[in-house]
Amino acid sequence: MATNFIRDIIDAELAAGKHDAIVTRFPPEPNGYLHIGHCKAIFTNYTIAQDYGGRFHLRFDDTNPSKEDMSYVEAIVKDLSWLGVEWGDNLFFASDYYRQLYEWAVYLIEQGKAYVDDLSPEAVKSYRGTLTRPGRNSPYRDRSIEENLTLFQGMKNGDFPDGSKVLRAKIDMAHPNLNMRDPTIYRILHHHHYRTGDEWCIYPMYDFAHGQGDAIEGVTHSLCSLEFENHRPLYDWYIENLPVPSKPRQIEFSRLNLTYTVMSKRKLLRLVQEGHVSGWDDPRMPTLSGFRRRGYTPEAIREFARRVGVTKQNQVVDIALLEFCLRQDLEAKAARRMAVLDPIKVTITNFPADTVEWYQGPNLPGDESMGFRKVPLTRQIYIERDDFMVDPPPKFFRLAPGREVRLRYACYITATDYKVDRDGNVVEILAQFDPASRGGSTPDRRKVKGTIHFVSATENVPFQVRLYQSLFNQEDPDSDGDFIDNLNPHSLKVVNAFGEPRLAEARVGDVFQFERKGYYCVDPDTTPTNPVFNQTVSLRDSWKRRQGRQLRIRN
RNA sequence: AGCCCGAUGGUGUAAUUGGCAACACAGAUGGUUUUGGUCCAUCCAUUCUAGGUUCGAGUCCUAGUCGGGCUGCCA
Repeated sequence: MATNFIRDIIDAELAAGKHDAIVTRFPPEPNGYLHIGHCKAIFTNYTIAQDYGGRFHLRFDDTNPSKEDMSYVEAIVKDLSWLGVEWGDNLFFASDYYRQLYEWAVYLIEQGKAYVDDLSPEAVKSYRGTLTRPGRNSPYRDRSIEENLTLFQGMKNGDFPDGSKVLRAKIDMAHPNLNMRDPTIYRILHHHHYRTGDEWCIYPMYDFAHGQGDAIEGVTHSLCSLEFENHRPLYDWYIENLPVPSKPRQIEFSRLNLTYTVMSKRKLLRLVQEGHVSGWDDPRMPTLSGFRRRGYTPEAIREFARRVGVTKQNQVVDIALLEFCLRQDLEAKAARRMAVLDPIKVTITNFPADTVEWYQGPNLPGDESMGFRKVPLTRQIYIERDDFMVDPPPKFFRLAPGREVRLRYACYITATDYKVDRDGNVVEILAQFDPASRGGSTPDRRKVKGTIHFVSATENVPFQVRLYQSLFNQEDPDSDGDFIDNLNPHSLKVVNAFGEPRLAEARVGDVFQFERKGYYCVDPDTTPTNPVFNQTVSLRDSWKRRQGRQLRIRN
């Protein structure tokens, strides 16, 4: 089983008899869509609960009604369900605790540990001090408990306008940790809440809601990302100073970043709003809905989350690792089909017209239990344009004048001639097949170095294919200037392709391996007359890599 | 500048807690192959620096260096 520093801590606590059970949680704010970075948080919390035989809670951290709504809750639930994460009855909302939180705020006032402050937001800011200078006490800091109680009650009753007052914890305005300089507990916000309606016009801050929510639910380990590290003293302060039913422990780990990707909600939102992508579920987006539409599998994402590990080091993972996990998963389960994405016609001159010969290919090579499909061969076929070269370089094993190759599952053909247009582009290839090679081998057992895929020019299914490259052309899109300037103008390319007949049965969401090309899935934009496939991920291509290297050497 | 955190191949993680720096991805080379895929083999490190403790240090101590976070009535 994978281990990490958090599990080491839990092991030690368990050995010391500190817990009866382990309880973790994933606490999304319903104000945006889940992305691949969240998966790390989701699975570290989820797998720890699973592996230790504990509970996993899903809690929506909805303490800011001005940004949150139900559509996000639904989208997040859908994404988590797709990932295979299960929380059973343990679905909670921070808004479920508003009443309890309010009572605890009153308790702090009664203890002389909280006060109502009339300072304006600007004044609060100037009183806070700076990174290097201590802050000053608010002139309202020493109001009597009675006055604070009355004022806070008034805040709750709607007696005061937004921003006119806040409730603050009375801690230490000179504390070196800014979060401890009398942090805000409640602010006035006359805003409709998607769950509590207009019941409240004051809402608790994150810091006042999170740890207490954990304590109410009996969460033992509140695992979150590094930027909350400086909040831990405050998290602990509330837990220590409130009569909470349990004492959760917050442990922080680093966020996941990916090369060639931006991961903040704000930046993803900008990509959508400025129209650089078609929406949150654009297949180029690192959102879960984007990956789902792209054809990624939950298994691949889960494996990826397992492999990246959990530490406190700033983490930038090579996107190639995600693609590796995907290929590994799809290699074992995607049915094989043939499709030609950049077609050039081949006429097999010694093959009769108006005849169709049917060959057979396995759905999954090496696993006959997955069955076979029939593949038609006709006099005219399409092959990939880059599978033919008039003047091939060394080590080119595909079709060329006088060269023989195998048409996958079918037979051997030898190029005898080709036709060019006025510009010298090859427009058609003429070839002859060896009747003795039917099935893909010959009695004389002669070797052919290359096997290429093909699609009948008459027995096929035409469709649109959307080819993708990374959205950004910089490994770190934020490295120089505005990340928008590093958008890859070639991230989407649409082509018209031809596929083998069985592809007519493909349904939205199905993923296939187009042999020798990559994995492709059926996009929701598909209509009965216009099938659309997304390139999920290409196959590794050592030939292309080799060519790229040759090009680099020449230039 | 004050506080907090981090530092092991190109990348991400390990290292039986003081005992031969391991695994994966990426990259390179070769083999197998009816997918130039898969699979298999081989190669790829002064553990940030300098001192110190020790028979022995990635691990402990001291001093630096570099990187990240924090001045919302966001989460």
